[in-house]
Amino acid sequence: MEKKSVETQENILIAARTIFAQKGLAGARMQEIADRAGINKALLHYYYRNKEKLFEQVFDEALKKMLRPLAAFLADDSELFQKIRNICKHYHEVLIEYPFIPNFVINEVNTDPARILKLMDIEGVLEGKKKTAFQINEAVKSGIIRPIDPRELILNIISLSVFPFVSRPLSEKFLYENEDMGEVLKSRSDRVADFVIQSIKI
Amino acid sequence: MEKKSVETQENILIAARTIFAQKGLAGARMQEIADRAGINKALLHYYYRNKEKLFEQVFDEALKKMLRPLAAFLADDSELFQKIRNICKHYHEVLIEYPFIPNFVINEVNTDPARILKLMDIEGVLEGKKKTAFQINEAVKSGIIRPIDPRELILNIISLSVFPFVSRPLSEKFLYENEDMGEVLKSRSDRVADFVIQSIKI
DNA sequence: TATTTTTTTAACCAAATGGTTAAAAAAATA
DNA sequence: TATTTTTTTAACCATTTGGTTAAAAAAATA
Repeated sequence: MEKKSVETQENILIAARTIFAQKGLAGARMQEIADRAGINKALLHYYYRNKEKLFEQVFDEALKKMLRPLAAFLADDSELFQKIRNICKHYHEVLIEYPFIPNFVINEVNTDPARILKLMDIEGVLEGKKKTAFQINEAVKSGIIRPIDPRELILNIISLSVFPFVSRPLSEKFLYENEDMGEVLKSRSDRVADFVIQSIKI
Repeated sequence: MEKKSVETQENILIAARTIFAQKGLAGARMQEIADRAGINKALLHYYYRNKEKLFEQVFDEALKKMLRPLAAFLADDSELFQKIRNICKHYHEVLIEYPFIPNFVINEVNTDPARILKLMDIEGVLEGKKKTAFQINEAVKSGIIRPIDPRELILNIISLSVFPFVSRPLSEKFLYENEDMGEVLKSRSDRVADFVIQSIKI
């Protein structure tokens, strides 16, 4: 008797991810999460004390999946263009698997920005960012790329990688009409990297 | 006796914009909106029947400020690079004045995507999009720009223009540490346009 | 089969919140 | 000043919702 228990807890987490992403912490209803997980409210509370704790677990788990490898990519010693490709690929891979992460972050960042910052610090993202910023400045100095503020370049890469997922419900209909945007996003990573590199290379 | 009345209603709308953007429709509290507007809850309900109606008004007003000129820029006959500059500038100008719009749209799009689509249709954005997509295809054919899917190019422009505002609370601290990101965003429009043009031009 | 764990049922509570109301007070207007 | 509109006060209601509880039932395990 443990197998069923684990399965139920996993069902709860899966349901919670969807509901929290769609409705945010305030908009999510425990009853709705329970329904989606195929259980009742009493059992939901049996496994997770309260909504905040459940949200925290879902949120922290998701964010770490994003941040941990990102820190690694930022900190490693690849050449700049390769690093850009790595980071684009990382964003796309994680967001295809966990498309709810950006909505989480955006909603939470208005509530408690310090918390995410702290996680970024713990996971080494801040450290990695400094290293990459330095690398970009060096590339500018040595004439490999056009002059650009490292922060701006990083922001552009993240914007191009993340925003399509954030805006997907709208973009899918506005831009891609009936087409399946999932396929577009799956193959987008390389095109984003090329777009960025094309823009900065000399 | 009308002057004070108008002023109060405007105070309510200003307060509502901030609160709705920060907390979304579900997370916003009428009491909090009343407090921020410097009035009490009874008066708030005296002017706006209920939360949904208030939200609708704030939301539709804001969205039209975004969509109406966008449709015009998309539909006009400027040469492609100039059009890209116009659109970047438009996004940045509106978002500097109404930075809450993207959060509105993102939250609402999960609730009722059809509604925004309808507004886009009414305001002529869909029509303008088609025209611009055609123009991009022509520019590719005549060798003015590298091959790119028009939808992808449009998505990239929007991503680069909008995402920094969406992610501002985080980016401000993660990337720009203590610096004022407001200044960065104010001057970003031209840099985004250059970034895009540099990437596609031959 | 006996035991333990998981799940359901169902009723219940407290707090938060959207919304109402009526009367008084304050402010603007004529 | 008389009248009308705006605003406050303050009490109140209904609903939603997060959360609890206790007992029974079902399922897994030993």
